[in-house]
Amino acid sequence: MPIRLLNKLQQFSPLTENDRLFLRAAAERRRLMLRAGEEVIAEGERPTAVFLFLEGWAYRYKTLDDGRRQILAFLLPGDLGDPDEPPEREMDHSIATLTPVTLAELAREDLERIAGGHPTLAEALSWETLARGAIQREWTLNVGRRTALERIAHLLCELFARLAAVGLTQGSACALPLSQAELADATGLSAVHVNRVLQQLRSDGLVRLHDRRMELPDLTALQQVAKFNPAYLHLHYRRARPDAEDLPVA
Amino acid sequence: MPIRLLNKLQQFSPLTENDRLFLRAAAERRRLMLRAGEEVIAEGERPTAVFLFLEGWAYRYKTLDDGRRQILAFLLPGDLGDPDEPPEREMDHSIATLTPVTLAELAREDLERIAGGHPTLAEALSWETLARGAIQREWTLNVGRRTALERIAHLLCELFARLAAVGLTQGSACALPLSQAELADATGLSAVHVNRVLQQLRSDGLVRLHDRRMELPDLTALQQVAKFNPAYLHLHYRRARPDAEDLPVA
DNA sequence: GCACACACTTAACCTGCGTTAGATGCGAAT
DNA sequence: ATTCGCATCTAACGCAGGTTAAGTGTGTGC
Repeated sequence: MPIRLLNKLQQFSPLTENDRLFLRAAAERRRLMLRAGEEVIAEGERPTAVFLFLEGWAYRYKTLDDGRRQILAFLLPGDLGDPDEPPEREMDHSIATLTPVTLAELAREDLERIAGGHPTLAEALSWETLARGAIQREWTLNVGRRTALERIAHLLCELFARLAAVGLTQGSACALPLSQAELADATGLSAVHVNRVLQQLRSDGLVRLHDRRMELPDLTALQQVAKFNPAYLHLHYRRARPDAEDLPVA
Repeated sequence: MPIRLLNKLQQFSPLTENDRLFLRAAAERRRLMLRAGEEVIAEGERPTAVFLFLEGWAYRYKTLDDGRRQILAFLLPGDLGDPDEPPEREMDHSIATLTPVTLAELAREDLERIAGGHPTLAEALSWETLARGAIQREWTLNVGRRTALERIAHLLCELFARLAAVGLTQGSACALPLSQAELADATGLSAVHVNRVLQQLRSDGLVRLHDRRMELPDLTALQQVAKFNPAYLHLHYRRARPDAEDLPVA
């Protein structure tokens, strides 16, 4: 099974074969296989290991007492759970699966050994952590200030871009194992309104849905509807541009 | 000028006098004083140092092309900017001041020296980073799933709790240097509706506003309205409870 | 003292989205 | 084959919150 996290990390810094082998080995020691609809970890529990998602979709969420639920993030193959959470901290939210999921539990000692002995790997992992924060901020903007149409379009653009980054798109199509109720909880809308918005996106020829998959025939147009700017995903590493004054005079 | 970050950190782990002196010294090398309404750093720029806010209020925000703005977080005395941002990454959002602000620019070498030689300080700082992420998640929930009344009440509860953690409350009162338009941008509402909600909170005796300050005469009642659970702020350190099986038989 | 910019307030009106309630279709379990 | 559960879809209705547009302070600069 491919460690799709490596796909992303290698865009940030070139990893050595040694780095790759170390991460692969760390991800093999403890595997967990879950069915769809299971809890990975619940609010209030203490995480003992760090989750690395290998296959399948999961989501992070919080609920209010009366049942209102907000999905905070989707966890796709190649994503890390909460790498920096110390085990003495209680989770302030829950994680559950949407499809059958395979994940690796990374031991904290292995992560510490990465921090110690694999600097480029460590750097790439911290880049991942920062990208996660940036995505959360974009979601706050999405839910706070975009219209229903923009929100749904934006979410679909994000999912497509993130799946593309780990090689899980097929042409203009990819998996989308979400019910309309789940789309609603991710965008702060009602399920009925999500249905209305999807109808419109479909009739505008921007989205096609069948068989738990989506196709985006005109990604550029969809991104314009969503006001989607992929910069926040920080998927592509750019070293600081050498500024003019740093360059030797040619 | 007090380093209010220390107030928070000491709740997590007991710092040594040496730790405190080191942080204080690091925060004295480069000071910046800004007036109200100035940009601290803009989207697209590269942060060269790490900001430690000493005095005054600032906020993180993103805007859409047509001017819609979402405030993502408020930065209060004792808060850190983005401690883990590497300098080669471009900011995906901006930070600006609400009041006159004093901040320290921490040199990255100093932070590295903390990571190397001050383990409890480093641990406390990483705790801070995690709390920042938790707050961002709570904001996504706030904007996505709470009603207007709950959102405003929740924001006020959070601000009060965070100010209390750094010793900046006076009884049931604290500063609130926010216009209603800014409250609106933080909660995903319109300024007019914020006004309506504030009227209600006032007439219910839950909030009093005058002179850029707020008073919360009945904090418990306000927290109930907000469905506020301070756990997400992770303001109080709790070591893992020794479970029954870990305890020696008495 | 006056002009100006802003913040707050209020009112009238409007609409995007929520709510409720069914109808329809389909896959999984038995 | 039948039932059950769940997802999608539709329609009717309602309301929370947005929009527009004034009017009223109030502090600041000149």
